[in-house]
Amino acid sequence: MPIKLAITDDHPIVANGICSILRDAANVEVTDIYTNGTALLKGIKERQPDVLLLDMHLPDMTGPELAASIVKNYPNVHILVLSSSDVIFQVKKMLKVGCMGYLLKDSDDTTILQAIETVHKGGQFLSPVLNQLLIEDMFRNKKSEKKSTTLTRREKEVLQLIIDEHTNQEIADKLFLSLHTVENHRISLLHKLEVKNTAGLVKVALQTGLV
Amino acid sequence: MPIKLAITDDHPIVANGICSILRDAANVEVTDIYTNGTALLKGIKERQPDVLLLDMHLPDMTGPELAASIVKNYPNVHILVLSSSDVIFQVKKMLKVGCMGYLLKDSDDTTILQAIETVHKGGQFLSPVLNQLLIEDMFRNKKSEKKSTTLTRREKEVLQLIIDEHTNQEIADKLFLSLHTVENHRISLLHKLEVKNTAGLVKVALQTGLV
DNA sequence: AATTAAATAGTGGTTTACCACTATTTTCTA
DNA sequence: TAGAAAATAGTGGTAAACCACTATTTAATT
Repeated sequence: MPIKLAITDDHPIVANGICSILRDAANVEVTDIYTNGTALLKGIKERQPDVLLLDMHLPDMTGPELAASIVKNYPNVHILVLSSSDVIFQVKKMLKVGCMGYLLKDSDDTTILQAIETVHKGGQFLSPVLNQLLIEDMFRNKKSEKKSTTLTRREKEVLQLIIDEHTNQEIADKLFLSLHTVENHRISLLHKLEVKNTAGLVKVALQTGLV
Repeated sequence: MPIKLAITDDHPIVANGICSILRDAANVEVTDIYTNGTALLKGIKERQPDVLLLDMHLPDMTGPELAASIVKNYPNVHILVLSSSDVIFQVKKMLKVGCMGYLLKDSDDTTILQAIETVHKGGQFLSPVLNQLLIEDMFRNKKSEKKSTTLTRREKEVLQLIIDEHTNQEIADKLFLSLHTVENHRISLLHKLEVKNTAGLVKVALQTGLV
């Protein structure tokens, strides 16, 4: 029997595209299409697909949160992440929470089909470019194997306010903190996200949808 | 005879999605699919479509540049911009260079078809949310009607290096400029993009695909 | 109950960004 | 070819970011 595939993407165009690509594939059947995280969590209670093709950027929740929740509650559903971002930080994050594959949106038809089949069989699949990027990343960070790239509640709050163009002093006032505390959070962010300055913080945050 | 439509998008999934949506539409025929700006400029020399569905983010050139070039050289090709960004700055920019419509990627099938038909007939089409946003924007900026939001060559170079996390001094060294000159460009950027600091520069640049 | 991570606040300092000006030369374009 | 826009460089200054530390209190987790 064919692989039951659910698609979650807020762009109907993308969902349609995948459907049309898979129309000719006899071994894959698209059983559900969701356009946001809430709908997905609701629908998956009733009907669990074999493979979930999950868009990274949804309007209502972040990719890692959603993926973690599904991996935990429905371990039989294999998640294949669909994203247009090749930011390695994000790729690692999704794999860490238990996703079985990470597919870039510029993939062609056969790659997509192959990825779905591989993930369904319990294998792992990465878009070819990502393999190389991940390896390079490992060489760069031999040491930092255990380093947690998860931001704390406060760090996320501070990061959001930085993106909103506030100064440390303004952030301190808003959150009722000392200027020093905000500075500390800011420097933690620089270290955790491995960037050099504010520009890097904003870039990574926006590219990875951290906030 | 049907409307000849060319699609330019670096994601095959999206291009496929549009094709599948239009498969049932008798009055539209997809004649060409391009995955980057260079290919588009090459192909359009030979075959000019009635409507060009143009993705905002292409790997090799920016949306405004590409659109401006096509409007100038092929005035009969009506451009319908396809973007996932509702940043009003960007919408205005594309309309200003002569695009006939701006369609968000979360549009449904009928909206897409309607947009193509409208643009083909010489009309203008905006995704519904954008109408409201544009009106709000006009009220906010009654004054700044004439303000040019076009970045100069040097400003773009500096902005790119800022995004790459370089300091003003590093940028000066790279471009063989005085530190003062770089500072001036940076402040011009702050004014032109109407942001308060580096965070704002990076945010706007990434969200609008300026660089 | 003990350990760990997170959040808080501080000292003391350097570097960088930001701002308002003026001014010359170069390049574009009407 | 005159005028405008862009690119260049400067003065002089303030505000903010960045950095390496130490240290206490408050959650969270085993």
